Amino acid sequence: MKMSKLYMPTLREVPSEAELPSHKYLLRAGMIRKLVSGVYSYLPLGYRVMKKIENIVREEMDNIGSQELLMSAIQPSELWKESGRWDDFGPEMFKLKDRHEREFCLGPTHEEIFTDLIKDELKSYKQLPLNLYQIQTKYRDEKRPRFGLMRCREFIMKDAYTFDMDEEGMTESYRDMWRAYENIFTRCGLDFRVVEGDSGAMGGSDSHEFMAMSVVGESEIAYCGDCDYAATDEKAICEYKIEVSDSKELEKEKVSTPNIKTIEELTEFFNIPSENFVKTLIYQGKDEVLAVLIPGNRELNEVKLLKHLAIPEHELELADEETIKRVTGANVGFAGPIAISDEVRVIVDKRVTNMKNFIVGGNETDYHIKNVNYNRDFHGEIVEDLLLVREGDKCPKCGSSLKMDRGNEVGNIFQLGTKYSDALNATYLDKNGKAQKIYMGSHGVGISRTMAAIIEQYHDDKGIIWPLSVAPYHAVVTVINAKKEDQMELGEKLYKELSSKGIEVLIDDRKERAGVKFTDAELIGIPIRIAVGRKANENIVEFVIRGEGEKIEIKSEEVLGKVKEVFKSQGLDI
RNA sequence: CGGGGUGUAGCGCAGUUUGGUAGCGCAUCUGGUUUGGGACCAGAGGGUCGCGGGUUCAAAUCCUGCCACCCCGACCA
Repeated sequence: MKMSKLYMPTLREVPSEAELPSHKYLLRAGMIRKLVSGVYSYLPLGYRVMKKIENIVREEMDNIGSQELLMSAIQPSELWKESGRWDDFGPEMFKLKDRHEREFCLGPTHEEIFTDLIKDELKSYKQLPLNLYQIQTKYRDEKRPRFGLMRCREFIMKDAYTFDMDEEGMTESYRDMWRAYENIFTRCGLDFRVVEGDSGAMGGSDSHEFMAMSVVGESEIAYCGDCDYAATDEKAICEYKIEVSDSKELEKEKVSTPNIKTIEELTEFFNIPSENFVKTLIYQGKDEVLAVLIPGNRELNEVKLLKHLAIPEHELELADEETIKRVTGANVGFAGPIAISDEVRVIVDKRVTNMKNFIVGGNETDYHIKNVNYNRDFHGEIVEDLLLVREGDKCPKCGSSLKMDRGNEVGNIFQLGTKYSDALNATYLDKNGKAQKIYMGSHGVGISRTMAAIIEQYHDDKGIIWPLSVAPYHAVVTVINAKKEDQMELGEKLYKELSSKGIEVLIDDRKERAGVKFTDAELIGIPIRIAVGRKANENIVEFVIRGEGEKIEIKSEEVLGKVKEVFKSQGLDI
C-alpha cells in the first residue's frame, strides 16, 4: 500500500477527550474516530488490526471445532421476555419499535437467539455436542462509556455458545474454550491472567474472566502469590474474620457527635480504631429500603448484596438524602440499626454479630450510640459475607496473603447450565428416547476491547508498538526523499520483493520530509521499518525494529532475511 | 444516575470577569526555496461562537431553558 494513497489522518495534537494511552494513540494514529459518545468508526488502519484479531480468534475457535455463523443485531422482544431478561437487562439495552409498534432491541448478547435457533432442529443426542460462534457488533447502552474502545456502547465481540448433553459435557466444552482463549490472548501478545468471575446478568454457575493486565485497568482483581487463586474483586471470597468476643456487654450510651459523620472523623473523635465501629449503609432496593451493617473498617461488596437480594443491578442504589432522612429521622451520616423505621429491611454481615460494644449512628442528627451489641440491641437478616476483599486478606484457598492488581476484561467464559434451555424449552432426546435439557455455555471475547488492551501494553511516548501478529502492516519502507529516483526505485523494489513473500508492506512515497515519515511510522506502530536514503545508490538501507531503537545498516539483499528473523523472534512463520 | 467541568475553524486553545463588527498555533490550498527526525518565505480559503428564547442601539461575552461532550463514582466484552 502506498502511503500517499492511504487514508490515515494522523493528529499531531492529543484530542482533549482522550485519557488512556490506547484512546490517545488510536485517535492520533488515525485508526478510529468518534461518532458520538461510546460509538466509533474504524478507519483503514484500525480496521486492519481489528480483522487481524478477528482472524486469530477465528482460527482458535475453528481449532476447537466451533462453527462460525452470523446473527442479526436486531432481536425481537419476545425471546427476551421468555427468559425474563427484557426487564433484568434494564436500561442497558437499546430498545426500539418498528412501524407496527412491535418491540425490538439491539442485541447486547445472544443467548436467547442462539437457543431459539437450535431448539427446533437439534433434537437428538447424536447431534450433541454443538459449538457455534459469531463475530458481530454488540450494543449496550452503558451508563458511562469511556476510554475510547475500552468501554463502548457499540463494540465488536466474538460470542460462542456451546450445547451439551449434560454437566460433564458442558465442563469439557468449557475447558476447550479456556484453552482456545489462552491461545488467542497469547497470540495477541497480551500479558493476561485468568480469574474467577461473577456470573452477573448472564446467569449460570461457573465463570472465568481473562484479564489483560494494566495499571490503569478498569477491573480490580485479587490473587494469591502462593497458589493459583485469582478472582475479580467482586467475586473474591473475603476471609476476613472477627472472632466472637467474650468481653462483657456494657451499658449502651448516647454520645453527642456534632457534625462527625464519616468513619474517619469518628475514629479521630472517639480515638478508637475503625474496627470498633459498625457502618450502616442505606440502600434503595426494589420497593424497599435496606440498611446494611458491616464492620466500620471494611467496604461493602454490592455484588454480594445483589446476590443475597436476588435482584438485578439496576434495581439497587444508594438511597437518596430524602429517603435517609425519612427512615432514620436524621441527616445523612447518623444512620444506625437502633430505632430505625419499621419499613427498613435490616441486613447484617455475620461478622457484626461477633463484635461487642461497638459504635453505630444514633438515628438522630449529631448523635452516635456506643456499647451497642447485636441481639441485645437490634436484629436483622444475617448474611455470611458481604465484604469486599482487600490487599492482605487471607487467600480462601491456601491461607496466604492476597494481592490486588488491575486489568481489563478481554474475554470470559460461562457455564450457563440449563437456565436458557429451561426458559425457552430446549430439549433433546437421549438414548432412551427421553427428553433432556440441553446444557449450555456462553463465551465472549471483546475484539475491539482487545485492540485497546494491546495498546495499553504495547506503547511508548512516540506511539503504538504493535506485535507482528496484529500489526496493520508488518513493515514500512520509508523512502527518505521521494523525489530522488534511486531512492524511489530501491524502495519500490524492496516493497515488491517483500510483498511477493506475503509480507504486508507500506511504502512511504509521500512528498514529506523524513521527520514526518518517521514520526508517523512510529505513531502507527509498524513493527519493522526499512529506510531508503542517501546510501540507496550503494544498495544500503537502514533497518529498525519498532520499540528496540537500534538502527542497523544492511545491504538491500539482506532485508528479506532480516524480516524473517523478526517474524521468527515473535514466534511467527512467513 | 449523582458530583465536577467544557462547548469559539479539521485539531489544540485565547477572547467571556468589564457587551462594541472573532483571534493564535498546527493542519489545508497556491507559488517558491528546502529535503535523514514533525522545514522556511509569500499569499489564500475556512467559523450559524453547541441550540432556542430574552435583555440591549449593540451579545461569543449578561439572563434563561435545552442539548452535547469530558472527568470522578456505581456496572460490563
